[in-house]
Amino acid sequence: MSAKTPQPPRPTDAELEILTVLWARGPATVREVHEIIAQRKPAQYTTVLKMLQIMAEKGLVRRDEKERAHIYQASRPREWTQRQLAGDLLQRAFNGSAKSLLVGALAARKASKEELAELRKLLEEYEKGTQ
Amino acid sequence: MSAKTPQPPRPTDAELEILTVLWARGPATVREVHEIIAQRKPAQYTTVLKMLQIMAEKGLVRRDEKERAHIYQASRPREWTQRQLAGDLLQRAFNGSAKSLLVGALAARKASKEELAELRKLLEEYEKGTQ
DNA sequence: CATAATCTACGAAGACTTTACTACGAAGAG
DNA sequence: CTCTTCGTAGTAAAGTCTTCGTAGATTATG
Repeated sequence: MSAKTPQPPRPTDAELEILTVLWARGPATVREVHEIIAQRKPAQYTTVLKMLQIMAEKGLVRRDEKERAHIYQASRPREWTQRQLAGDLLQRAFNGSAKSLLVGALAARKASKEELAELRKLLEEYEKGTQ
Repeated sequence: MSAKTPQPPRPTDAELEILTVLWARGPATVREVHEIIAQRKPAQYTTVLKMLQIMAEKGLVRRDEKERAHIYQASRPREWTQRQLAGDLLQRAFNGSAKSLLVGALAARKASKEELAELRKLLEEYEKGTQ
């Protein structure tokens, strides 16, 4: 009965940038998204509009057309998409090894003591949850 | 003095697939790469050839033309590229948070008890190394 | 009301990705 | 030596990604 949204595809670079804005801001108009994007890089209003239209077609965002200025929101929560991306890279580049992925991440960006503590705690929690 | 190879770009999906073969096999001819790729999916010989030519232009692989059948090898070790990819995703999708990345990876593919132990061990080693 | 501002839709250019066909030279087999 | 096999190079088609210009409708403003 419930017509589930089909699995949206892996977002591209530009799409991910826009999703990031939507996750941070919540539902937003093209104008709002554009204002934030434009702070970081030159981009025309219609470019953002077009991206959002395409993303709506792909199912990456949903849009509410009740108002004249349509309101867009990410169709999946940040965590869901992050899981997809992590799983995808894990399989494509790390042969499924979470350890290798973590090695890569730590090598790419040195972690602080606090972050390491967080990571350890995360593993603890996770073990509790699965056993 | 040393004319360093410029930083090669992030490999695409198809490129990563070929790099994976080269990392596993070491230097190889087009034919050897093709034989392995063709086991997993239908692909013409010249397709693999073309990919390798393009990858050589981009600096992702180096080629030795001394023999008639050129020999290709990854220009960067697997770990180096993994670090790039992990760092790239970390920044693009996880706002630099290694913790979030690990959460995503663990959610995407449940880790076994053994793997969790490995991860913990990795963090220990890493802390020793940095303090 | 007339004009300006705001919005969506459409179209399309240019770059990149992936795939495969064709051409042609070099090496190997009978 | 002739014919087949193996190899590279070049060309290009089809698809995707990213960007932006133009058009036309709707709303706000003087």
